[in-house]
Amino acid sequence: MKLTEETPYRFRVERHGDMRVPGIVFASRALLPSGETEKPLEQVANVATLPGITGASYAMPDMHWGYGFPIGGVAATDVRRGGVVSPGGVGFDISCGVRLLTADLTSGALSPVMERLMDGLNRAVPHGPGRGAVWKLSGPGEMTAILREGSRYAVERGYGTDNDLERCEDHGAVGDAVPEGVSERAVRRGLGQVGSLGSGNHFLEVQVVTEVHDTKAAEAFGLRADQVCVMIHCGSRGLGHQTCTDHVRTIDRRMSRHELRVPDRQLACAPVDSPEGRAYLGAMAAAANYSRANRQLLQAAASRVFADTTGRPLELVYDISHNLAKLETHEVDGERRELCVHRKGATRALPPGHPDLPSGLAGAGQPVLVPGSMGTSSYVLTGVPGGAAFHSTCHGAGRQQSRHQAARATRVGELRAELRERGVVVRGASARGLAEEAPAAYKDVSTVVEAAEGGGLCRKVARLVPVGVVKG
DNA sequence: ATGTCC
Repeated sequence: MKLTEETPYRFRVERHGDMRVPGIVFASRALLPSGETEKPLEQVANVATLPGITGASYAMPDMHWGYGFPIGGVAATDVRRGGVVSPGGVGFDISCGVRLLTADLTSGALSPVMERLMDGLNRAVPHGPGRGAVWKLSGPGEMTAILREGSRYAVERGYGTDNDLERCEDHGAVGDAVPEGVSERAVRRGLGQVGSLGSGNHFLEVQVVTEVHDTKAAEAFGLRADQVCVMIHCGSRGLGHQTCTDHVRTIDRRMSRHELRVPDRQLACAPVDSPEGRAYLGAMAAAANYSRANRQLLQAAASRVFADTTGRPLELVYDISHNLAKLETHEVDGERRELCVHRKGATRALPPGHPDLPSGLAGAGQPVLVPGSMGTSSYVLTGVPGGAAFHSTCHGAGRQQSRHQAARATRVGELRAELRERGVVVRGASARGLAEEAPAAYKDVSTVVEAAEGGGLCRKVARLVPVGVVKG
């Protein structure tokens, strides 16, 4: 793979084969995939062959191998020029994302009640694979409301306030959702999981702000040094997974009818303006809304525990997803164009003054929430004017070991002791889950964030470190 | 990520 260094944080994959545009990788030399691990770069090149792709096939510094697209991949296709949508460009966990909350507390006030707080969160926040949820649904009718209205429906039912919706991407619900596009089987899988964390790298963490890099933006976000926060990272559970599976299958079957050929079958796609393309986007929006409702319900559950234990409820900073395709208008070559922007393991990062920001955030930009690996640290970033990759940045630390490798390499007892020594109270984690999520399995999130900032994708606002974690 | 294979 021929890579050209454009800047210390920006590399170009030169066009070759059927690539329609170059690949642009935002990373440092140290973070670049190499040797055996060049597979994610091949995926960047594969994505560059998609019909209608505009600008470049982008990769964020936390990139690693994924289904079809790399995780950390961003690709925009031009809807009016035959642009396609590919479920592999969103991933199986549709609208997986992060919600950040603040408590009006400093770390010192937390320590005396810490164990009790974590016990409360462990009981109130369903976690782990399979069932267990905040809501027991009355039936499929109520599911339709969730799929259409997302966080708005949860708020309507008393699990939050209108102010919360101001601080949610898309005001709490993706428009044009088509609940009928979510199969019966997907609904069945989702019925018992509304308001649950799941497993893998999903978590709820109690965190403390240890560094403020941008005082003004932090203030606008409601963050200050030594502030207690809660970060929730979860997605659309079995419902989103099944929705992706269903639509990959139908789109794959129709590929030849649209005379579409891709270098990897996992890049199955359909023109945005086709029955299959629109059907996927409608179902994806519905699954995204399930994920939004999920995080709204977990906020309510956690807030209640905080209010009971500390006397302080939680307030929403922002909710943003990092697995989604969105129809957005961007200026390309001096022209306004309608693009289908795929962000898979990549986060939207709107700059200050962007019209889609709520008034309270207009001056600061959109909060970008970047969870680090378990027990290390997380970042709050914001968008910058002229941000590349259609206003996108990284989404996390990025795996460097497979789950299998990590499970084999980790001594769970030592890891637990290490976390305890660092002052992190752990609840609910299975031994296997803990091993797979060991910090050694991930890149250093600080290095990733440095590269994203160096590449001109975003700006640092604050760094948060965990003091408590609930995991599946 | 995921009832880690319908």
